[in-house]
Amino acid sequence: MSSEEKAVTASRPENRQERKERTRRAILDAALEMLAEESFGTLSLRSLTKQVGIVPTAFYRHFATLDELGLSLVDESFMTLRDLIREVRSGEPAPETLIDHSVEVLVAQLETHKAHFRFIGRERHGGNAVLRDAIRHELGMFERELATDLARMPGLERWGAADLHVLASLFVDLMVAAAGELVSPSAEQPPVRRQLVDNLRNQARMIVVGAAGWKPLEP
Amino acid sequence: MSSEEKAVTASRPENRQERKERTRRAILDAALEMLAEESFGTLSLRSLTKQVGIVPTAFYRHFATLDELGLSLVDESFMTLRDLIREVRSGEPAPETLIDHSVEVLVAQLETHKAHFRFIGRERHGGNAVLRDAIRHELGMFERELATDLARMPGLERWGAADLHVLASLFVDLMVAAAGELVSPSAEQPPVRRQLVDNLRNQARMIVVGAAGWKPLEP
DNA sequence: ATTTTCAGTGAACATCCGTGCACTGAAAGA
DNA sequence: TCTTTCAGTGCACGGATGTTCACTGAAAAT
Repeated sequence: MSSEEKAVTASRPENRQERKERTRRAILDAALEMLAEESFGTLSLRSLTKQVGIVPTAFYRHFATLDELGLSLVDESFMTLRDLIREVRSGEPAPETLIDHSVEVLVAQLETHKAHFRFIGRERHGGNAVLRDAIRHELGMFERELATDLARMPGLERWGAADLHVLASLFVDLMVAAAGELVSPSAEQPPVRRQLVDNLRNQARMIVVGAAGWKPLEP
Repeated sequence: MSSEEKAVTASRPENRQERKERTRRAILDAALEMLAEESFGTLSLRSLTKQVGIVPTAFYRHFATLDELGLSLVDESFMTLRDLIREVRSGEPAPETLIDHSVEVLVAQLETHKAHFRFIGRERHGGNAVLRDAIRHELGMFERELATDLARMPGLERWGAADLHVLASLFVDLMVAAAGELVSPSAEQPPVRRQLVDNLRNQARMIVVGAAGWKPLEP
């Protein structure tokens, strides 16, 4: 009984930087877990490191400040968000099944990375200005990427930047709002969950109908 | 130089319950002010009462717990939200100017009661479960009220409950998202602000176009 | 074989926190 | 006039917080 490693397979020696990376991941995961029930502002360094299983001061070997940890969480949260549209894009752009497919992928990704979406939704308007600004910036970029994607779609080729911005921001707002709902504990119950997803699908459809009947703004 | 009352006019004696009510308001106002820069979870009773100008323990003469203070803030925040639709309703329901008028009223109300909207937006997905649930409940009621309002509008008389829910939730999501943006410090600059308001107006218009072309779901 | 690096340790610190308790003094009630 | 009520006071406590500093011991470099 030499040690209590988590790996079941006879664990190989493990590098020094490998071990460091493992602790760093443990910190990020512990933070994501704790942030399900509190906000970043109330997260204390002591309780976090206790959860990880290290001493408080060891935290500083991986992050200079708590804010830096938060920014890392923003980064990886938006990576899973980009995975989302990449997966939507990789499927066929069949115009009629696109909405249903997108909603399906969103719900799946949201289930797999619930903590990331909850973090974004919670800190987007939260008490920490650094995280707020970082999330606002990332969401802005995300919206612009979505706008360029939309520009390629049939029927939208002649739309101006302003029109594309209107539509993209509608979709982003919708996605953020839906994520916020689906992440809450009340959405654990399948009937409630189904109702929320159905509503999301219909909301997206109504927006699409609006886009189809939209009369572009500028010349 | 008897005392330092805030009233410029020779202040009348002031009742006992009047004085209590005044302190209560001072607590609520101090909280709203501090919550512009932190979240409810990080608000400490000591710093709050220091800002008010009373001793920490005096707080308990007005609220049993901090959560109770938060619930009072939820209550009065949603009162200003109800004032909003009441004012929109009180105007004429002229179908063509309705959107512009609504946006205008929203922006005005948002400017007058910025702290209330910020509070709702910040704590809606915040770390405090009691406030989250209270806000979710109030927003649900608000959405249902909006749905019954919409049911009376020309073109929507034959819509089912599900369709009305879709449209109402779209408007609520849009309003919440816009409020969150307009309340942020970057929206202080007039050009940014104008851009946000313009986009909001266009988003609302696109949704209306979608509603106009919507084909009701059930029989 | 020896030295250097460095993730993690453990004690100590000053500061802030919520809350219990006995109190004061003026307004309200008798 | 005398008594009761009660918003606000002042102190004291036990506990949690972030950060400092010198340290240990194994891995990496020499």
